Amino acid sequence: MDNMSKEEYHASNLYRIRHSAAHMMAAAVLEKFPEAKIAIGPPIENGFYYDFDLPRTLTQEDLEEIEARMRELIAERVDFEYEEVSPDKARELFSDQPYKLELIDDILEQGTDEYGEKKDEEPTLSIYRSGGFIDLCRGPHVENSNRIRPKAVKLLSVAGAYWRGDADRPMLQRIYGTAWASPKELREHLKWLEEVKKRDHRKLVKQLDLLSFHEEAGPGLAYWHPRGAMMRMIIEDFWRDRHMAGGYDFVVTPHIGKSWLWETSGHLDFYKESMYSPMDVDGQDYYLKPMNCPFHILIYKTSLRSYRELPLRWAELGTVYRYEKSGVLHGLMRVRGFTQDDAHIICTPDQIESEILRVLRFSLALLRAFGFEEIQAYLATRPEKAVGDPARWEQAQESLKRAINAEGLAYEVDEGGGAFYGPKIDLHIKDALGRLWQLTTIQFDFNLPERFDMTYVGEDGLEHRPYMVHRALLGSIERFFGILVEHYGGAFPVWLCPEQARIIPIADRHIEYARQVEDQLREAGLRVSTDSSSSRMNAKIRDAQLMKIPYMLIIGDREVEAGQIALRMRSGARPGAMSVEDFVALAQAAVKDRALE
RNA sequence: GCCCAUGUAGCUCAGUCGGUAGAGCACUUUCUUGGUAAGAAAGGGGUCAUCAGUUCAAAUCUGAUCAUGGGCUCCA
Repeated sequence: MDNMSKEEYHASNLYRIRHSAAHMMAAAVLEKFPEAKIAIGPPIENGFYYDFDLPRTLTQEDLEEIEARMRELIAERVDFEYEEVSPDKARELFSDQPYKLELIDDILEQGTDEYGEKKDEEPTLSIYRSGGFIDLCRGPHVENSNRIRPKAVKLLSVAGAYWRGDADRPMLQRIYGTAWASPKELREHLKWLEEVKKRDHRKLVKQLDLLSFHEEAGPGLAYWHPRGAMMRMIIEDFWRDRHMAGGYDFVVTPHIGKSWLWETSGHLDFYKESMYSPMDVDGQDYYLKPMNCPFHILIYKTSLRSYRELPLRWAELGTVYRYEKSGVLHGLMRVRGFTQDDAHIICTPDQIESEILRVLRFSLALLRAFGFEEIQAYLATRPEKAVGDPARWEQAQESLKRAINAEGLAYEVDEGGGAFYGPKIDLHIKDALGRLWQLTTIQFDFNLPERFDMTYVGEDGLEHRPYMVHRALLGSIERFFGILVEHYGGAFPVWLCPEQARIIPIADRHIEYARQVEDQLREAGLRVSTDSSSSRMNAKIRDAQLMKIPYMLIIGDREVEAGQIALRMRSGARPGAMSVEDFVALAQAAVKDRALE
């Protein structure tokens, strides 16, 4: 919707409107609940929120009341007045607001701002007054509430949020709202939210009979129905073909491993809370794998490796299990069992640069094949606490940077944002609704080669430590699938559709010919079915439309007579009568081009 | 894990004040054999998420558990 950068947004008028709307909302809440304690209320992407400690839980009716009052307050055209205050004055003003007092102390002592972010300048305390409402705030705000259009503001939801994001601190009530420059933009935003809801993969996978979850069998574990499994197979087959062409070899590894493996890898030290509890087998602890890397390393270590056989590129669609906390599970996006499109690249220091460029290019081509054109890169560099030779970190980061530049990708650097074991590039794609999703991660690992003592014999006859790069391009197949569903709203490109064409005989006497056509299409490699139910043609078309099947082939007396089919597209377009051969050519072209229809 | 909300037929949902359940779609059968998004009728289908409790009586009230949703935290 808006393509502003973060900096542009923070400097924008819209940012001020939202920030000021948050204040107006807090004023309305305080009016309704004079004993309320207010926390913080910043602008966020597409809106704002404010956190409150309230005597009771808010209801939907409360929200409507607060929204109505908030609009009235905005209409009163109050000035937003900035004032710098002394610590004593500030403490006096907020004497009955414990959260504000804590913020004041933090700002003074730690030089952080009211959101806990570090600031370099001398700490100053500032307040904003708007009508009777005073808030500790650095701003900026609109100069007068007449800059906010009451009809361009809407409160959306209430949710729990920890004070200062700390799970050990009190749980506050957060009211989310959205505010725009004009009522028209608000309406557009609400329409966008509707569209997001309509494309929700949790709803669509049910409607399209792709997969299910089962309460009785455990949350966060997906069951792929025939249609979903067909799509998944197509995705995986395509992935394998590409990898084969891209210079990868494949490995297949077990799902469980003894504790030795996870002690050596360090997972039991650093990652245990995300692993499923061990199972006892003959007195030994076995763990379900949360990652594939240690298994690949064991394969590496089955022989003495020479620099002449590097680089090794080993790929596996490896199914892993991670214990995700119950509250974070979310459809296919966050599950407890998923398949990573994993690979490990093991190479020498002088191969690293070309390998990184190679994998980056490879990933971009793969993502584009699925219809994701807008891609943004994020480079995360060495954090303070890190393992591995700093010179290697430097080389790794440089090679990542050069690869991004070579591909002409837009990128942001997250200084110190890398994992302790290595720097990485993440690729985020933008979906049809403009939302960003992280898919690819290309990650150096300076930790595991040490822990498992991986070596290769160099030209000099001595043992060297190889570089290891861990990469997942689609990330998790489950999550990627969910993103595809939302990106296409369930109307997948023909090459991915589980059912590409449905043959619709108008009357029973057309079924025999329909079956002949079906055979012909199957022979041509198309996924097709015949609707031989007793429904009327209109109902059959409707069923096919609801299943978002790209081609409907209507067969009646005319078609049987002429040996043709009448084509209807899921878009509603009706190319009409054509020969079976022409339709096959058309459909095969769409598959080949990975076209939408 | 935490806060809040929700859980009724395969799906989408209704169910008032506590008196042991209803619709539409889907399914089965019959009739209908049709020209681009729902032809008609009849029938079958529910331990009201689970387990306790209160009550003469619980889908309805209470508690616990499980799951889902909105968020928060987490995601080496």
